[in-house]
Amino acid sequence: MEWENRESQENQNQRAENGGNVNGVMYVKVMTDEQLETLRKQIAVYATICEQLVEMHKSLSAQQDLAGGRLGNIYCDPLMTSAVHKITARQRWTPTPVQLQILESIFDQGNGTPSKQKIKEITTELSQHGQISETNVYNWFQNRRARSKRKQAVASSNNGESEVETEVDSLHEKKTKPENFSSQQNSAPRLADDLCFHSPEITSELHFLGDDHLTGKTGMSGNYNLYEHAEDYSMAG
Amino acid sequence: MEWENRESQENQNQRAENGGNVNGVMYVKVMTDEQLETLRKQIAVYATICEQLVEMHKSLSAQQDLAGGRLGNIYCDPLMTSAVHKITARQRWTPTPVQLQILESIFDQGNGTPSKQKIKEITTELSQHGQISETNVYNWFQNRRARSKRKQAVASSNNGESEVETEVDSLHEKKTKPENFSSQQNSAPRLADDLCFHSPEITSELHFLGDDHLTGKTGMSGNYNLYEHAEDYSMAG
DNA sequence: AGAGTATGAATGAACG
DNA sequence: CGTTCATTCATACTCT
Repeated sequence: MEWENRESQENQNQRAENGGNVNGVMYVKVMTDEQLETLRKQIAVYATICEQLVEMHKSLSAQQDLAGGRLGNIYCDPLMTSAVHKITARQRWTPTPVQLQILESIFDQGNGTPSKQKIKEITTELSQHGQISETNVYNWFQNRRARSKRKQAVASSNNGESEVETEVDSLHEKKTKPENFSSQQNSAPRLADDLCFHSPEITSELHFLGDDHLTGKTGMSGNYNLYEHAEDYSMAG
Repeated sequence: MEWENRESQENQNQRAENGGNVNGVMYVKVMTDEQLETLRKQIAVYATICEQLVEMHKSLSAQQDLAGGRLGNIYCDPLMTSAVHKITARQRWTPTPVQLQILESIFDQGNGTPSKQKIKEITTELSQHGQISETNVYNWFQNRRARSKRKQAVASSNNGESEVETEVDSLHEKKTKPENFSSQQNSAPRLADDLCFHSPEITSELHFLGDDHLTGKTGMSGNYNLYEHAEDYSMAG
């Protein structure tokens, strides 16, 4: 199976229980790209976690060996080796040499950020040389600009100094924003932030892992539907 | 599973790097029931495996404890360094899966940009699931709105390049084109109510499994520290 | 074939 | 608010 190559058609997700029949046109159950994407991510998460778990288990097993006991190694389960990669792999646009050529030249003309109209034109033109979308063009210019800027900054601010600080801060000296705003940004307590703030959600994460949404035992999902009512988040979930 | 029967709002489909027009024939990729089933199974497999691994690990931990030979936190030290590096580099808030879930839910209720008061409430609520500030919440809503809007705008404008309309397209409305500026969507398909994770959050997931190196060091769950190396990939430049 | 790099894409934050 | 910038993530590509 290869839904890796997602096409975008507009497919409104309508209930297609028994195969929909609309306007005399039969349609099948489809998933929107977005849905596919979500699924893909979910699987990717599982894949990663499994990988990590396996690693961990291996290490533990090793230790366990020393201790004497040992449990089976289920991680060899062939199930894991299925074509998950195909699903989890997302493909991305790659400009053809010709397209790149054109893009570069446009970029070199110095006409900074192309307007949307411009983007359209460019896209149109480039599509003669391969698949491309406006988004691609837009992103390309964004990235191009950002990176050339960055490169410059790096080049100029390369005064020998302690690395760790410089690489991020000196690059864009103006970036430093004081967190004196009405609300606290999390930049200040970075350290503590990163270290501690997981705890509250560990439980939720565990649900994700342990619950049976996927195995379909309870089929009861939508725990968060609690939030459906706009007014009372106070329920402190 | 339940993503099959979801009467969702209309969610136009975006996200298509390489349009679906080939030789003047628009083709769509749909998921058949068979594919859906396959996917479901795969996820279930992962879920099961994860579950087993976790269980196994628990057992191992227990045994290890009994064996008295807690191998300590040797793996803590090297990690700390990378962790620190990562921490110092972090400047921007990243919603945890739970937070995202909640935010999406609220956003889906369609009550526009929340008022100041509302923001406060939401922030309070979300802060139970991780570090967050009102500014973060505010920005999130702004971005969410802006991006879902832009997406629509782009969708309704199309260049005259690929002119092929398809049955599927005309079935609904002809307003989306194989191109997009944003991949986010406001009308969540709610395909996976409690399983919506984004790639960036994978790290969080992993942390959830093993991040006591940050909090407890020698904590009772020191075994999970094996996950440490998961941080390695976050040292991008 | 695995490590390292270039770069497309996603997204939080800021600007006008 | 809409647009743009900056940063980060994930993947394609390349080099050893």
